[in-house]
Amino acid sequence: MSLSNSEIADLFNQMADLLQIKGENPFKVRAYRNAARTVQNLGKSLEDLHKKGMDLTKLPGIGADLSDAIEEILQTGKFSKLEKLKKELPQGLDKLLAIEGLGPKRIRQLYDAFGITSLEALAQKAESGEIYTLKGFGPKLVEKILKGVQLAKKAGHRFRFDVAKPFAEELKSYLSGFEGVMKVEVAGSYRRKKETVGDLDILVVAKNWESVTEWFVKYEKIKEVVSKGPTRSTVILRNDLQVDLRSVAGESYGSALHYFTGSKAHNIKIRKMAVERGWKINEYGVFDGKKRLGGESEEQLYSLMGMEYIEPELREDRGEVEAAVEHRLPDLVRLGDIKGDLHTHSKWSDGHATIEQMALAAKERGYSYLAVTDHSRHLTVAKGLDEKRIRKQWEEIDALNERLEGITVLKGIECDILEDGSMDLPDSVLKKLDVVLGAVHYKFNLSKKEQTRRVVKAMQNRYFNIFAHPTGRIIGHRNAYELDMSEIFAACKGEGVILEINAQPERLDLDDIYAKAAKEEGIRLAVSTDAHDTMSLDFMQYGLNQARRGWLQKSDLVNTLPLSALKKVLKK
DNA sequence: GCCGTTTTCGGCCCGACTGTTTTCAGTCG
Repeated sequence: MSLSNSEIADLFNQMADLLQIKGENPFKVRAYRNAARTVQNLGKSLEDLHKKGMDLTKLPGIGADLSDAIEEILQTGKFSKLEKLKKELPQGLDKLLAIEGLGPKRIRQLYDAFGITSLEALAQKAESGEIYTLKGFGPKLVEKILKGVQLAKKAGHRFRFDVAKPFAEELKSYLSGFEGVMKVEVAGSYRRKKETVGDLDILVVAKNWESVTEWFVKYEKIKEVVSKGPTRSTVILRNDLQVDLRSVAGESYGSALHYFTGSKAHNIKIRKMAVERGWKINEYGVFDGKKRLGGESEEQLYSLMGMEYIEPELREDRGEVEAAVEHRLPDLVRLGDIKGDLHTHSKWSDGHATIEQMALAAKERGYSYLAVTDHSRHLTVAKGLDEKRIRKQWEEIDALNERLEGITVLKGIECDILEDGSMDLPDSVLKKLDVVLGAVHYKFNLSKKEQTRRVVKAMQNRYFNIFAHPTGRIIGHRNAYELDMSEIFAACKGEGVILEINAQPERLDLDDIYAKAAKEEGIRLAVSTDAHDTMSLDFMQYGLNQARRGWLQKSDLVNTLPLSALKKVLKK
């Protein structure tokens, strides 16, 4: 039985949901959630670790019981404790947990009184008014529940980072332009640069909070003002993105920013450390009893805790706290470190700009090289290049390189990996290229074994340089195809293959977790935009967000190298 | 259910808000 880390994490989360509804010890619930997070963030297949005989209790939040549970799940594909609980409790209750305003207690109440186990039944009892007979259910709560049911029926309410970004930027400048506003920052997962964000949390330091609130709720893209209070206001934008505005005193700005930036797991870890010293950290500051030790800035907060400043992208409790204490945090890669883009398209295939336009746009961005990597022949819908056309393209590139100054165009290809693992163009062509990307563009539904064998075989081609958009997922639309990532990593190491972080905001794969794992294996990566026009070269920043979340430094990426060094890496 | 140079048992981050109640439970971030 083969289960991925995500599937195992999912079982633990289901367990936590049901335990919660059952009214079990909340710390037990938390233990399952913590374990789920550990598994999800592992970056290495739990199955592999187990096969190699690793003691799973060494993993944070996994003790004897959960280690046994993992073993059972890996061997049988089943988690008996969960199965048992599922029999005890009716199906469907966990769906109700997703509704805002409904927690375990109220769900239990609804079930005991009316036997409610579904969104439909819930809506019906709410609309008929019967629900008011329950203690604690008043008109406001019922209205909230009905709204929640509507929302729960719509799928997926997280927003891609690039979708949220213009709203975040616009709101920030809208607010900072208002009189009396001293500081504005968008915190939350947006500040941590997660690939998707649930809502926007905006912090404001202002002399005149009340008039700032009034100004905020007048922002033109607001659909609904949910609440307006003395320290917090919540609105929903027309695209259903929720925005919270919170007022903070200047002296608490750092601790508030830290608190609202999260992640929750990171915060808990820091607060625990404070408790161990007999201190307390909350959103107002750092305290020793009643004595205030600080809180004006995040730098000060971390310094009080005896550690280095931790960049928001790292705050996921994936080892950054320990690293900060031991002064071994990575010096994260920055846009200024990037010397070129290794995955771009031109009009020769499905791009919208000429090679020259792309090259000049790359030069404008301060790059010294740009690889043109149009599609290969198999991808006919994208006018993929065959041998004849690619040779013609080389003539154009040679001529351009004669003419252009300050930028070098590299000859590349985004070559299809065919179903049998062979490359879409012959070696006689591949060997003349500066950069060969390999990519999977069809037959996404092969079994894990077949898909892995296909890619590994392609990587064994001696001209294969970079594995492009390695997992093929499209955020919110398409899952990753099945690949055994530890085998892929092993092949990369063996064959000197570079892994791409594709900077298209709906791709962003490798993701942060695998990027970190690849780095730890000593595999090199490239952040590339896959740009199909000149403007999309600016997607680089999205890719770098993901790279930074994956702990990558300048030295982990190949497209931070000067051209001569890069060429050496690419010639295997 | 996890975890431990204060503990193998007794803790487990911390506070605000909402709606309901009449002093606070439940939920949320």
